[in-house]
Amino acid sequence: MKTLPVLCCGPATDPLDPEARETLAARFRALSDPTRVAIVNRLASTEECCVCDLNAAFELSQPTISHHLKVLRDAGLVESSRRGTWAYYRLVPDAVRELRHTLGG
Amino acid sequence: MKTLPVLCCGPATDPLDPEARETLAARFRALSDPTRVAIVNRLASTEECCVCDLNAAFELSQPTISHHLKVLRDAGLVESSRRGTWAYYRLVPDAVRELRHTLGG
DNA sequence: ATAGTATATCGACTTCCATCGATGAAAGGA
DNA sequence: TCCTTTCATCGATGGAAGTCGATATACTAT
Repeated sequence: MKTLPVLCCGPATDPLDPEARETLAARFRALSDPTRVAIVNRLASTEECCVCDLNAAFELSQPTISHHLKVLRDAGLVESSRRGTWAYYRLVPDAVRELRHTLGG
Repeated sequence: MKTLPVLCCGPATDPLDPEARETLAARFRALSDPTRVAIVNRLASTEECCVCDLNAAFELSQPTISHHLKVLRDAGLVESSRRGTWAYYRLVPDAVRELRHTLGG
């Protein structure tokens, strides 16, 4: 006599649809680098920040910082605006909140 | 007459030390893959889950699922224990909470 | 012992990513 | 106009990561 096809785990309520998985993973990937974590941390404490300051704050080349900012921009975690010669970056609060919620907020 | 060496940004309070940057980035990197996001989401809703169920839930080979579980284990986000033939995985609440806190919880 | 099932590890391949120097684009000052 | 400063993009390179088949390990059952 066969036993039932056992469910070894719980019922697995409301799974994430494939699109949500991709979006969330892309945002977490944007945070998967120490420099980008530090940039986001800095933006979280300062409301707004110009690129020239970030260039000075990290011992990396200017193109590398620019690259990291583009990754964060493409992920929707930060946004930028130019005022004169300078570019200012700030967090996108809704995007950060969504990540926090995914982690059980 | 020279202007002051302008601080274009805020005071940048309490920056993250290099070690914290690395740890946080490593944990976010563990979440930077759609499959691993889905695994964590599943574990969040089911308390405990055996590998055989995860193998069935995703259209990936068994070694690939095992690889993803190792990545999550190495990052400290999940832990496992064997009971008989099966291995059971569950979240590590403290690790998840730390990530949430980093995002402004 | 032998066979079968459940996970983990290994080796190889391909794709992706962090980094930098060189260059481009836009704005301001002399 | 020409030069300088600020930032973005391009091209190249070395290294990391996702995937799978093959194999190893551990446990159960007969």
